Amino acid sequence: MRQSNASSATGQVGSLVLPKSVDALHTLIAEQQEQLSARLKLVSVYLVEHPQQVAFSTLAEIAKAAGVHASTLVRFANHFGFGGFSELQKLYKNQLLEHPSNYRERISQLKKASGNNQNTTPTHLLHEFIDGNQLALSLLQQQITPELLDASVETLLKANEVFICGIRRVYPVATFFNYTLSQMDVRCSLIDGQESMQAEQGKWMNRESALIAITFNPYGKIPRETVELAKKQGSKIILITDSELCPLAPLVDHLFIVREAEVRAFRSLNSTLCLAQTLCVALGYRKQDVGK
Amino acid sequence: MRQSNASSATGQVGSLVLPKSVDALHTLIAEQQEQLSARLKLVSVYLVEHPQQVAFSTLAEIAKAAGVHASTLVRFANHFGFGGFSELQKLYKNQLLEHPSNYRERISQLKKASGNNQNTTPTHLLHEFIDGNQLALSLLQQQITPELLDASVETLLKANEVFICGIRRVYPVATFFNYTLSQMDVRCSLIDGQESMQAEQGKWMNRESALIAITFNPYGKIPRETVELAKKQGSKIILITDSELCPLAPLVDHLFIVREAEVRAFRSLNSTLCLAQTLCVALGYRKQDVGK
DNA sequence: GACTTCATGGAATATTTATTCCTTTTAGTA
DNA sequence: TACTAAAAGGAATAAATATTCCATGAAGTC
Repeated sequence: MRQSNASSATGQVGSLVLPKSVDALHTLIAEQQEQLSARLKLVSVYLVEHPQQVAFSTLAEIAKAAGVHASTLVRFANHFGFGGFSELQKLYKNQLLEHPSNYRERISQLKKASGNNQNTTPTHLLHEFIDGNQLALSLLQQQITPELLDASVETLLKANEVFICGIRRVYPVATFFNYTLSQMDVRCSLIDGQESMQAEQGKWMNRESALIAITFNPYGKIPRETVELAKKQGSKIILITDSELCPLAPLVDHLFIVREAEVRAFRSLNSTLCLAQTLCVALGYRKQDVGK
Repeated sequence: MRQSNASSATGQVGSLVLPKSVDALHTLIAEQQEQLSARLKLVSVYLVEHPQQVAFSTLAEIAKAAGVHASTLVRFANHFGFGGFSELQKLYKNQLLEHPSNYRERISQLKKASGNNQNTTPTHLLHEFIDGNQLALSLLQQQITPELLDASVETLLKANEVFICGIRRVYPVATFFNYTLSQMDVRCSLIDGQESMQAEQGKWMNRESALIAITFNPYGKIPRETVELAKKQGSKIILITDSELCPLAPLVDHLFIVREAEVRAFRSLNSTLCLAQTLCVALGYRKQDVGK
């Protein structure tokens, strides 16, 4: 380091204050993103996405990984007011020192703090939801059988149109299916029972089509009527629900039971969404196979 | 590194095979612990207890931290068969690269692992998605700060109306917010840009209201215009996005960066949804507090 | 199309960092 | 206490690494 003054002769001065934390730096980078040159942009993307590597790699290594020349890194650092790249790198190293990898510790601290909890801080809730959702996902892994998945995907593959019924609490799942299937070139339509139009919306269900119905306790009227209609019209039915006791269960061709995390009486949608994603992507791959 | 042969002239040869992982090294260290000299013992303790630091500090820094002279470190490395300390240090660096505490890295590894994988059975996909989502959730845990959460919840609490903007891929998240906030007795409305009505839909945003915008790369026009409108009209803005580099980031009051799992180029929504859930439920609790 | 300006990569140079060698210190033994 | 052997620290030196400077090339302007 020959000189470590900001606003050096190089001209470009990123800012008047030099960031003293990785977060601050990233914010600054984000702000200036547009004004950066192509290579400098590459650098910024690399820094933001690989902070860990930045912390303990050498200039040359980082340069190579980011796809730029070593001097570009130095210029980048200068641009943001650092005397050299090493100075910038120090930020990343410090972050690792302060924010240690033992985040296990953080969890157990949190758990301790929550023992018998009136603890409803947002952070605490976040951690509870995360824990709950992770657990629910593990459960999903155990409970969904390959046969059921395969068969459902085949049904969707054969259908010339897919109807999706999910309202209220599970409406996000329905919209997820709708968007993702559309992206996969699957003709699909949403039955949301708006203005009690479920019968009209489901009118075109038939032996060639499939219905994906999602309904959780308390099971509502719209999905029930839709499933019954589908049954009557000979459409294949895939039901995603939360219990074998769902009254619609006997009617359907493929039955998914998903146990969602429930934290403080709020049930999540994570596992259902994960299942939905799997069905869509698996269908996408199958379509490719068949297309060939 | 002038010579990198094990069992150099220095005399002491720790072992015949030179350890190729940190774990192997630590085992070896533990075995030989008793036979080490005072200073070398200091070194061993430091290495075992601060593997992270060892990975990215310089010889001199480590020496100082461990309370020994630099050359002692080199001797230590030699003792265990390394040509120099750098060689030993490489083990620690590699460990960080392979086993990163950084979930981002693990996620991209997962991506890589499945990249050329032809195994696209639904079950296999399900497991990939579950793994990816679990990792992403852990990352969420690490990256969302309490301050940000608290501040966002306060903003929502103060707002007399909450607008929600999320379309296409993140539309399920928007509908989730919409439903859940409604359940919490929060007045809210969805800006979905249907028929290019975003300006009309956002017309009533003002200083008393808050906007929750969700947009992921590629950042679309509707969220951008909505955020800009909100800014102009003085509404508070909470942005949920996937990178600091999102061009809207500088405009907003609260910025959430969520790294979603990406499996076979399909990005998930799990973490975003989990965050959404947290915000809603935390807000619910806060409203209760205030109500009292 | 010529000119200017800025960005880029290469190579020389400065700086930092690691390693070796040698001297001093320490501990053990007669 | 004197001697020996091993260990530790210091300083010189070698190696690696970062930084600067400059030539080249690209983009924009008149």
